[in-house]
Amino acid sequence: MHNPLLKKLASVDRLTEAEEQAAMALCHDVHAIARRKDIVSEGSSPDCIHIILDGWAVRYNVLPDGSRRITAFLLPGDFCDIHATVLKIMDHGIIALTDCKVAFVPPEQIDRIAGSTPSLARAFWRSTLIDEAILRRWLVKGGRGDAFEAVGHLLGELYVRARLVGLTSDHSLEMPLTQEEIGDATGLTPVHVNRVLKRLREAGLATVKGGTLRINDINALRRESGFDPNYLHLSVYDSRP
Amino acid sequence: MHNPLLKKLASVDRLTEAEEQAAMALCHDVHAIARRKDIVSEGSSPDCIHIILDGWAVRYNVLPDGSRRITAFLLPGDFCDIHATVLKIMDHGIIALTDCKVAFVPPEQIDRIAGSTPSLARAFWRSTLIDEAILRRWLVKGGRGDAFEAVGHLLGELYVRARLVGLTSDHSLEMPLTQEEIGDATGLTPVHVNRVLKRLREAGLATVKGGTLRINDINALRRESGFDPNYLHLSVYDSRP
DNA sequence: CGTGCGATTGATTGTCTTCAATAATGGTGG
DNA sequence: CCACCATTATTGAAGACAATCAATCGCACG
Repeated sequence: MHNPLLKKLASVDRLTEAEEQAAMALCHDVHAIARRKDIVSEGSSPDCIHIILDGWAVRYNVLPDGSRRITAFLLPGDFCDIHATVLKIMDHGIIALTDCKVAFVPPEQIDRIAGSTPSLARAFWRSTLIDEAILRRWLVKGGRGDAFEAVGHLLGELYVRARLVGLTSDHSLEMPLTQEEIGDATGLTPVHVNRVLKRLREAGLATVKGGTLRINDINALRRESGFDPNYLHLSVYDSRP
Repeated sequence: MHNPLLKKLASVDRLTEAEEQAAMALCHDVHAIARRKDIVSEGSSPDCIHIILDGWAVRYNVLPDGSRRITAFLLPGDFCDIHATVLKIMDHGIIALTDCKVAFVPPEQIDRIAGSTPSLARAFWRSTLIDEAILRRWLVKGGRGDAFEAVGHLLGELYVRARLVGLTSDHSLEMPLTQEEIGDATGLTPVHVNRVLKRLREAGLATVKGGTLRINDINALRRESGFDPNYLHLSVYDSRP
């Protein structure tokens, strides 16, 4: 099972063979999206649902002053815009951080699943609710709390989420984020992100170096940055590689 | 039509008579909840979906240091926990800010609607997606942006949302929030909220006094605090009373 | 071998917090 | 009806954290 969508869904709910087949069938129309290309643009009305199969992307808004706010990181297995069928106009954009492979799924196909494979539909529903829980958690951690916790928490979350889809090995993860992007997600300036990363490194919690995140001590990270992965509603969040 | 759930849904989607009947039927088992009582507690697995029919409530998390973070305001017509059927355990609590009337709806009844009245189900779906959009907007505005905008934006949002369910009159709204609660929602200290409210008052944008919010100049508020109600995905956001 | 982006560090400024004290407000019981 | 209490609002002063401005370094790429 090397399909990240299946891995993601398996982490969220138990699926039957038939459901796995149905999920797999969503990934037929795969497009390559180049780094820094919008997958979905703000203000558009996408005619397809998009699923990341490879690479990293973000949900973002551009503020009036030109700065950018990242509201979600999208990893392989994640839906970009399953809501677009109901809410026609995108109130945010989605952009590829790296070269990506993205499945384009006609909304009718999702509707059909809702009718024919209700428990798969429930897994989709579950996964969007978890996205919402993540959003709430960002609000809780980010909101004026200190930068050290915000960044530590973000790294912990990304590590756990990446592990679900098999992107980690030996306590580390290929993480193609610049400090500016981490800043856009945490509401910090790149300069300050740099200082915080230095502190995290010196505290022996996590090391970001050369596009690789290494979690030196996940338990310490949980303790020091108040990172408790419960909100991800997963059954598996032990400290496996 | 004095049922706030209907007003809310009508603002979100157009409903037929039959759908209105079905929605109305959800509001049979109504309970009174006293101010400061939990409607749903963190960590619990509610066996009913809850809909606010009267009064104000909030979604909140308690942080390790004892402080509280509000992640949503719930007004009449709002679902508290429609997700609870899928995500068993509540990762946050919901508490009544005022004495409330709350409808308790068995999840089966929601499921039945999903089957029998799909377009009503779609209205529910729409409404939860709007909640998610609000969450994203809070993240965007709150994240380290200045306090003046955060508070101004919050007041604007609450005013527009309250207007949808007929809670406003003459540019004002009965808003039973303490400055501490506004602070818990914006990530500010009550002391600073006080100073910001003073600035908003002096700038002639909004006045909070004796449990009443008065929007003196909604257009100025939009301009000065970057409040653009587009993210609420409503067709009606002109400046009616 | 320059060019450009990202990372790193320093110095200064500004906003918000914290601590502290006082004033208004609202509800309660005598 | 008033005194009393708890809660909320308001203001001041000092300190902390992150932003901003600015400069340098490192590295990949053409």
